[in-house]
Amino acid sequence: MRSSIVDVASKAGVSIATVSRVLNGSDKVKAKTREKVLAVINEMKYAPNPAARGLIMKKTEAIGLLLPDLHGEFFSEIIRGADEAVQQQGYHLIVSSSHNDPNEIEAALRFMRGRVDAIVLMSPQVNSEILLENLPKGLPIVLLNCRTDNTHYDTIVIDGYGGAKEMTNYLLDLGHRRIAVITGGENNLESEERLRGYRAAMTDRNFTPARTLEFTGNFTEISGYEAVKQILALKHHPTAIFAFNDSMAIGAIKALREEGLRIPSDISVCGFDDIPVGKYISPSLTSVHVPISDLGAMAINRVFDRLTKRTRDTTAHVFVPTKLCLRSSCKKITLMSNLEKEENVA
Amino acid sequence: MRSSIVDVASKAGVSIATVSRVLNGSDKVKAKTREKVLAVINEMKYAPNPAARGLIMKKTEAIGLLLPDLHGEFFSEIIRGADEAVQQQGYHLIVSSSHNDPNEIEAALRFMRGRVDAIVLMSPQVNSEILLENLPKGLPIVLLNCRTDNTHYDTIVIDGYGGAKEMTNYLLDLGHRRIAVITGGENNLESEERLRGYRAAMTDRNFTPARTLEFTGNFTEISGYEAVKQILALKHHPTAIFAFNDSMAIGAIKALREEGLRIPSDISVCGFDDIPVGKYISPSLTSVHVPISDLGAMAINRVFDRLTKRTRDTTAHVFVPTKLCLRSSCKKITLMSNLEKEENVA
DNA sequence: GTCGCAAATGTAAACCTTTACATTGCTGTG
DNA sequence: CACAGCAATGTAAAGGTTTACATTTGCGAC
Repeated sequence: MRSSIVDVASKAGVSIATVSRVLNGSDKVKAKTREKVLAVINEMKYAPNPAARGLIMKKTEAIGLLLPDLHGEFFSEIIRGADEAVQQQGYHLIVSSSHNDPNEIEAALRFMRGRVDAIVLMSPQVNSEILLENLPKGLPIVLLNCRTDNTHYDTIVIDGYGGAKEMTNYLLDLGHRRIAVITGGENNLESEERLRGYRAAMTDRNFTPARTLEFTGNFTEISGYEAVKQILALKHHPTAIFAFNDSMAIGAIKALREEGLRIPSDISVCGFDDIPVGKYISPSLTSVHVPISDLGAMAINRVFDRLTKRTRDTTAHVFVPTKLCLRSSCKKITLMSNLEKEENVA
Repeated sequence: MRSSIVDVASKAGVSIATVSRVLNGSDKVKAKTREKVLAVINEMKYAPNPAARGLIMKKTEAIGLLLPDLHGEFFSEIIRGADEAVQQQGYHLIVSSSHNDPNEIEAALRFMRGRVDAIVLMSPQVNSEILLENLPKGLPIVLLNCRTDNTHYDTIVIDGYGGAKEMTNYLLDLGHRRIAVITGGENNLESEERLRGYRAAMTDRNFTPARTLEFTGNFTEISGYEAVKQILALKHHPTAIFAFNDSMAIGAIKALREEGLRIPSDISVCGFDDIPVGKYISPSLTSVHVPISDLGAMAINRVFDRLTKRTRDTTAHVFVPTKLCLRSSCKKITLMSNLEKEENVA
């Protein structure tokens, strides 16, 4: 049996109210009384029961973080950024992964309801109706990269469109014309935005983005690896592969190497997200930089804004810019292969 | 105001006991009553208050996972393995990082007390007295790679000694004699064990492990990077660097490249842990394989063992074997440099 | 010495569930 | 028809806090 506040009270010869007061920033308790109570608390190693406290206070000091997946450094960085921000406020993190499954999302959300003071939800793949339906009411919620038609919740969205467009333009500037992309799958907001950016860049420069050069992945290394196997089955290889995240780019590089292709001399590869390890792989990975851990921290801090200044009812919609991060996995291609390319596209 | 069980009861025209019974696997409730209650519950989107439930049931359906850090793929894999295992049981994870700071550990532990049904704690750096003192009593606890003199808790420990010894022997077999190590810092169990293994392998083969070849890191990439800067300041460079985890090995490789050294032709590098990305960096990283995500899952499953079969009072102490994972970052060195080396050591 | 007032402390209700025990209502048997 | 017995449901206590309100204490002023 854990000791309760009554045990402390009786042992200290005071009432439970006094103990409670000592515990909570203490209203006005005589210094001597406080000392005595504190001594007993330490002696008994008493700690208030969070369930009882939560029951009456309606406050848990925990924030829920629901991510689509836990594979790879992207999510690990999100968690790290969020944990740091949360710890700064003496709060804690309840982490869950949904595998993009509406049922799991619902289960996690139900679990969190009443256990957390707010929720940060990242779910690029589930459509907004399902989401909105399951979102607990009366709880601050920050949507991270969610498909969000309505403006009822705070949102943080990465500029996938702009980032992908910029990257595509960079590749075009290097002379690439046959640029294959590896997407993150259907109905995935992040993937769709990046695809939109890629296509827009192509179209803006009067190239027709070929559907045959768009390959479907799912943001995992293995899917990048497998996409390359398909890409290499093409009669005319692309000169560049733009994977819609770094994990797939890393998988792609492995597959390309296995086929004896050198990067970037034989083929250029680039990714998206700029996960920390991208600097260390060889060749170092050209990518679209996203401030990943900041994203986690931003979401948490937004949550705290809500939690403290409750007056502020206006939802905030943050659009996070990206920036090209040029390293050594992409190369300017020769005029000859360039021409060969134009020919293919035409 | 969230609706409570009373609202449901009155709306359904039954007592709260009946609602509760319907909610919890239902004892014996007439089918018709159950239906009606269920209908109301759905209509009102009622969900029981976890705090109230936790208060009376003393059960939270959450497991605490306290890690020393959240940087890098090692911990991300631990979390992933743990989350998968936990989700299989309908439980959830409360994750926290301690930064190896006793105060933060204490705070996290205090926070978890009453909020979780069990705790998985990884803390290779904090000594056992402090730990033992702060560990909540009456809660199943699994210690992961903790310095653990006593046998009162379940423990899971990686065979750092054996793994490091094996790796060192491998390097010796390749002809290396001047082998520098980058450790994980003082008082870190993992680091100490690996250092012990390294030294033992050297001594067993009648080489004296030189203290001047032991460099102190802290398991982060940057510390591996910085250690190499020191290593290269040595008059006689080592022919191999054994970093005590992969992150430091990755940092070391970056530093070596910056100094114009080729790996493995100029110098061999190896790590420990075999994090997933090791396969993808170049050269692919020779490492000591640790089943990282399994470790997380094992810990959680051990916790559930405890939670279900309470009878079983014997603590389990699992020793996780490692296995050498040879890739391409280490190379056999020539007889000449080999001889040159022996000379240096002598 | 008494009174008043403020400071310090105590009492009890409220938070929302689960569940042991009490009660109701019904079925079937003698 | 009465009643035993059981199934279904209801009542109320318990769990550990916080806090509004009530009470006590102590002190200064008259």
